[in-house]
Amino acid sequence: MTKQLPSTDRSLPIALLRARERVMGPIRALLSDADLTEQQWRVLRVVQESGDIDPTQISEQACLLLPSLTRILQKLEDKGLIQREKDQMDRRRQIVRITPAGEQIIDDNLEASLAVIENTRTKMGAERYEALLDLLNELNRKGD
Amino acid sequence: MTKQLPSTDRSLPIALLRARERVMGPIRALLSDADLTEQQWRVLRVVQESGDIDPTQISEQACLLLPSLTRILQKLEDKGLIQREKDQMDRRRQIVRITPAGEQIIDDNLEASLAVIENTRTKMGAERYEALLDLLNELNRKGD
DNA sequence: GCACTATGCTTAACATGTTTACAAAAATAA
DNA sequence: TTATTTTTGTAAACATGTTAAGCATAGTGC
Repeated sequence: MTKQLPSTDRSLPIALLRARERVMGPIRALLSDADLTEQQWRVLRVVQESGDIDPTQISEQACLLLPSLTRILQKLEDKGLIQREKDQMDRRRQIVRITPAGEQIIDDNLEASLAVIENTRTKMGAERYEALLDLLNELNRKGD
Repeated sequence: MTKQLPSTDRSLPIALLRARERVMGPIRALLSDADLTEQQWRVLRVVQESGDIDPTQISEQACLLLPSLTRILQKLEDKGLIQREKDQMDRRRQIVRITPAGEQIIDDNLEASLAVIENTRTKMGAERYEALLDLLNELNRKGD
């Protein structure tokens, strides 16, 4: 061998990118049958789990910036998967709700989606998987 | 408290997204002074470290799909930070090289960029940081 | 009430992510 | 050699990421 590879395997940014692709790739494949993107799916799940919720809270839980979320909510509304209405108390705010069609999409895809994650967990081993989650959460808490 | 939050802190996809933002946010801030995006910086560093290299290899090391890389290379070339030439042996391939101006950008920003990572490492503790990298690399190796 | 600031969300502009299609060159099979 | 397949990179189309600006409503101090 004539040349040493750059140590991309010790780069945290690169490792995070690869991990994201490894985890989400199979889920993206599943969702493409339902004509949903990974982000649309994330938003739909947050709305389903949280019931009535406003965009600011969705953006925090789904880890999306508001400009992205604005577009995604418009598309989900166009598809009839969510509803939006103005908050009568504070007319700047919106209240987002899932529709029956949205619930149906969740029903149709949740199990397979969870299976993908569970598969990852099994392959890594539950203990290592939990340790990874703990370390990531620790990193994410630093310097609140 | 009236309602239980969805357990986004036990979601691996969300944890990976938050970690990426936590790690790259400060680096993005640094690079904006140099009018470089985080991806352009990643590509520039790979080219600098690997010397003559072709786009396919860059895409693997920088964790970018080729269509994204095509646009990034065009912009870096427009900025005069890299050069490209056709490979005479295999005329499908290109050879990418960093320019003196590109080297200068690296010189001007590498130290601060490494300091950001080192800061993260220190805050987490070296052992936990290495453990995190190991677990991510293990995840990324599963099912080659 | 009025000016000022803060909040919630949208729009715009540009860069990247992702998929599909495509073009050119190279490798392979026949 | 010719036809077929594979490899390398680009183009196009649509979705999201990111930053900055804008707009309407709320809150605050006076």
